[in-house]
Amino acid sequence: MALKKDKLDSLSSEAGSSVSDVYDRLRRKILDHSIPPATKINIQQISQELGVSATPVREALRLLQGDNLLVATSNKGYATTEVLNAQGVRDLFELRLLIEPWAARTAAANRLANPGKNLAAEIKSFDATSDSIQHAMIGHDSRFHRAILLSTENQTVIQAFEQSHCHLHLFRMFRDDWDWKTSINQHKEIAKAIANADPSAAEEAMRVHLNSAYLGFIEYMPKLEKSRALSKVAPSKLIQK
Amino acid sequence: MALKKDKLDSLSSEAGSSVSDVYDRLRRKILDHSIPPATKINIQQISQELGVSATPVREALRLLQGDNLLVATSNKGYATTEVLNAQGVRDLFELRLLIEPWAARTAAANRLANPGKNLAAEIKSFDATSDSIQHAMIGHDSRFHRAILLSTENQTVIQAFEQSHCHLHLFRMFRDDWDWKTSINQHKEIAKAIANADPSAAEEAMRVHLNSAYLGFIEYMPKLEKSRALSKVAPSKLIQK
DNA sequence: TTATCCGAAATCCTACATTATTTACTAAGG
DNA sequence: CCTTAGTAAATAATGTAGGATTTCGGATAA
Repeated sequence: MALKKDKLDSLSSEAGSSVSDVYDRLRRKILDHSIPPATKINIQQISQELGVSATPVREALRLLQGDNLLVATSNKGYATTEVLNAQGVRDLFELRLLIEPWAARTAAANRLANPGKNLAAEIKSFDATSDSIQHAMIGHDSRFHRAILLSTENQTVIQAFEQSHCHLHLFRMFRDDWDWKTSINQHKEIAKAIANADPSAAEEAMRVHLNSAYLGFIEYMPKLEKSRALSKVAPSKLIQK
Repeated sequence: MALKKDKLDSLSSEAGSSVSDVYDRLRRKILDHSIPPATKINIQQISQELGVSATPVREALRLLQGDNLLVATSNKGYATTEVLNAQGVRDLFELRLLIEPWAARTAAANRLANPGKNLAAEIKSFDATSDSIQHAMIGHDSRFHRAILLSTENQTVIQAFEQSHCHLHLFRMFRDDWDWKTSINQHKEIAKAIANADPSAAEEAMRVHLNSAYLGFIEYMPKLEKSRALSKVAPSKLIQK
């Protein structure tokens, strides 16, 4: 079904400790959208839920802060990051355009351990599942792009890119009317070029895919911005139940 | 003298707290090489030095772990990261080649807030100081490359790149016989292209500079590798005073 | 409505207890 | 005699509990 077990690299050197336990749980809940953006984290609530004291929870929160998954404010605690604004989306896609076309090229140039087969399998497994397109698409897109990135085996680039949490942020603004069919077709193009060991075609297909996705995102950003601005301006003025 | 105050963005939203205090201090000490690579961090020693209890120290260490400046091992504590091996240097320069030529191009394309003047000033101020070339060169190189990156104003790319701590790692293997004259000349080339608002020339000059630096580094990597391997293989067999 | 004050709640830090690891010392074996 | 294994003391990391300080929310009064 999935390409990878997606173990969320749980700080392998310290599994079993309270801190890594809390860390793994929270990280997973943030990344799978169980905890919405801009949500305050209550320390003692978590410590009760997981049956540990406050200190290991606080350490886990600091780790997540370092991972750019939480923001801390002095004497106010922690909260999940906010939804990206237009500039943030722009910045993020600029980063993607720097990294991912190169990753696709590198993957295609890798004849020995070419990931083409895996990518095709990932696409096929997605085509099969038809219920809950929304959720399935999110998982598929993450795994597809991640697999290409990982195949480069450049740990430095992988880390630098993943700390942007690109899919987390983008899918926070995912709408139901997203044109996922186009995305899948572009994924097929990319996978084909990689399987054919055609670096230039793979790089170009990825670039086209990212440009297309970016345009799709900014298309409905204005509406998003407007609704956000409303909740920002003088929040004390608003009656919020 | 310097381009920037280099405040080491000290988590502005929580200045003054014990945690951010410890964090800033340690971060600075790591980045300026006061604490060597692969050095164990003693929690209670730090807590005594800074006059705080262990808990805030541990939180600061978790932050540094999230920043990729420390590695944690269960029930063994924290240590600064190790010196890069050949593969690490290769991966790092690959990342630099993805980001920095683009950054130079973007800087050159910026006619309104063109950083060329600042870059020239940075180079000039370096030329003036002649004592302790080694240390001065480290500072200059960091500031020069950082200024170009910051001028892109893409916070996502900036964060992704800076978490690689490229200059920290590279200058950990800096040798006295480094050809800093060539570097300075290349910096002048880059600065000129940016000041002239010539994006293609700036991008190309940066690429040349990085390629040249990479070759310089791998030139003496073999020796480094050898001495490292010696201390790695069966350490218990070695007489270490 | 706006401002001020008080109580509740949450964060942050200290102090201490527990558990794991490292080190030093001793004794047995090659 | 040197090496190795075993054991005990110390050292250090990890987790718990509680108290001080700050923030948040609502009520009262202007």
